[in-house]
Amino acid sequence: MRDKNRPSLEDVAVLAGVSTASISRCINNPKKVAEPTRVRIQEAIETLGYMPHFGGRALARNRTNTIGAIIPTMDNAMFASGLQAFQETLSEAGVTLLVGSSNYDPAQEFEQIHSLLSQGADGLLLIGQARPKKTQDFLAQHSVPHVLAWCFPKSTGHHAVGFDNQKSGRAIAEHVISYGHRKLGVIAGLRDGNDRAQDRILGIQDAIDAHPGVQLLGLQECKYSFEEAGSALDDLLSGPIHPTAIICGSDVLAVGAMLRARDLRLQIPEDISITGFDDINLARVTTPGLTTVRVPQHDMGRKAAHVLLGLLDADAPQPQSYELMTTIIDRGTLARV
Amino acid sequence: MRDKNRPSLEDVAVLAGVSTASISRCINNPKKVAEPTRVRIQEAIETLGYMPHFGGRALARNRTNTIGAIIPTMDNAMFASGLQAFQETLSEAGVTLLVGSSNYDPAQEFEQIHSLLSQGADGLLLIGQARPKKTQDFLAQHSVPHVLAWCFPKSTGHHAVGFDNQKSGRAIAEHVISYGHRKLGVIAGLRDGNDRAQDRILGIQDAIDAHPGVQLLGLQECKYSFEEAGSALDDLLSGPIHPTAIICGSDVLAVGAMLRARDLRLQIPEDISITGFDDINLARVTTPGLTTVRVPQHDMGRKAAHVLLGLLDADAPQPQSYELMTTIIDRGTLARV
DNA sequence: TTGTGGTATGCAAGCGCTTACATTTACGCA
DNA sequence: TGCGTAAATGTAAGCGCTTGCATACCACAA
Repeated sequence: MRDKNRPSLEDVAVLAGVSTASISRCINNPKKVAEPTRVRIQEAIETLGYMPHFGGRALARNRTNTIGAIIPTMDNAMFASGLQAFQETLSEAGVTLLVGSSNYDPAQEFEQIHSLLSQGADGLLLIGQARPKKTQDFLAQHSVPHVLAWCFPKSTGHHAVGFDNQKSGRAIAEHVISYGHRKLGVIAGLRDGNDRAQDRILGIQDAIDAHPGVQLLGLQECKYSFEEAGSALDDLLSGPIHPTAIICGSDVLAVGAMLRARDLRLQIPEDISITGFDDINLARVTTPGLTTVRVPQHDMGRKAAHVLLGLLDADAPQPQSYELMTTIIDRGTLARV
Repeated sequence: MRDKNRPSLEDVAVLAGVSTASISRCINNPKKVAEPTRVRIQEAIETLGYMPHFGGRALARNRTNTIGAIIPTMDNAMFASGLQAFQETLSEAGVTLLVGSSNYDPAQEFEQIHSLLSQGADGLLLIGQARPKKTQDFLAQHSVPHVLAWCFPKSTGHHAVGFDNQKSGRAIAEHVISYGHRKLGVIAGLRDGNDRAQDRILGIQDAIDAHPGVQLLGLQECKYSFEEAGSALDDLLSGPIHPTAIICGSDVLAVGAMLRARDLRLQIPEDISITGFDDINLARVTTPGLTTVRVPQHDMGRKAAHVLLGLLDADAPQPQSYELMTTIIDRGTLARV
């Protein structure tokens, strides 16, 4: 059973001629060890190539120094870059990141939560606020420290670092309307199990309701892929009246729609306006550049890490939630009518 | 010390009226437990909301069921999507992913290796083949099971799942030359500590050397950002003779160059041809679409996971390395001259 | 009845580390 | 010289789980 090659504290202790307790102290709290012994211990550690055994440590401390993040997918640059910032910040604090992905499926998310927790994650980063009761209960029952990102729930009881999707959805819609558009189309992500998509739509609806004369000609939900967004555009254009602007629930959808529009020989924004949401790299690259909503992804990742770390550090000032602001980036896909 | 709320095996054992051993067996090897007891145990587990303690388990088994991946950055869709596939595959096998990022810095990579290993990673996914002796030695000394991705080293001694960067670099250069280009420029990633960037350049050089009359007018190295690539393009265009084609070491660089070219009112590909490398989403979105080298990112991630899992499974057939093939995707940024 | 072999369960010894507490040592001061 | 105090170190008891081995039980055959 015992890995023959792996030196243990015991081995180091023998080599250095001290007790295992001193070694442990030397590693975790060097000040408590006298200078000369510390040096001796250091040498012993080096020559043996000793590395603390994770299991032993986790067992004794009841802490793993590990934090889990469960995101829909890293295939979307949106989440990948938030995660990158999150990871960097954790790393600076000596905490390791565990990653799980849910593929936008609440059931998979639950599984991953379970999985990461049983891998000893001390805390969790979760995306969005809406989740099945089962999941909520589970988190509560095990009193899992966690923070929500990519959202900013009105209700309390959760720590969150994110933005108000509904407000932002409304903002971009108002923006489009302010450009004179009256006939709108919407391409959104699948609402089911995705509160961000849902809230953005609600926000868009709010804006439309607030402006008599503005009408929603069609609302398509689809997966976050170029192809599906393209088909969604086809559907929106299949009616008798064409929308003059398509508000999309994410940049990926918007770009998919743009690609399709180009195939259809529609000029953007002359023939049709399109807006995105997220402001990932893609949005800078299209011709014309995509008018979209900037979400401070890096900032969100970094702050979320700080809040989570604070949550785990008993004697840190209890961290709050942060609401981050989104801004509209005007590039070239929104025309005045 | 003992977390009062967390039920232990002991607690479950008492409730179910059996020994801890049976519970353990029931969890890890249900067949070894009689039906009625199993049911009783299951109920006890449910009512207590029991979850095995990770530390205890890791200690007893000397195994964490955890695999670490250290990539340069998730900010590049290239790595993010490979990682996504990697994670999904691990997850199917019940293994959890630990993530570290090196930011293309060998020193940071070493740190992360150390860190993930001391977090108990059973194995490691690493990007590329070249690393400092210190790192190599460390991996050897601790006999860390690991696989290399995004490369395919000629030398044996490592498991690898990837492709030959030099060969692929040569291929795209040959392709450009076959289109009639004789005056080339190159924008590459920083070679230092990045063997992929290095090898791609070597390949390009190979192609140039093989074709008398073809000349390399300039080679710029820069970070993988739009801005830096833009400046690199400026530099390449500052000489007396302009290259007719710019071969870029990644799609991000290529897109950066395209963006800059557009600012300079250069038509692509009429005034200048540009090629990329990786085939990430960006490449599909530019106008015209980017001619690039497709790297099978998902496939690579998936296969790497399989190899690594095989490496850890004592009685699995010893896995080999896989060389994956890259293909050139012709879109619209390469003109015939 | 006894013996045999198989199956289900319990017992208890670790796995490697941390840490409360006990012990030793060194030193200053009356 | 002896005593008190603080700093350095050692002792040993867990932390929660797995697993080799021992035990108990049962069905069946001789």
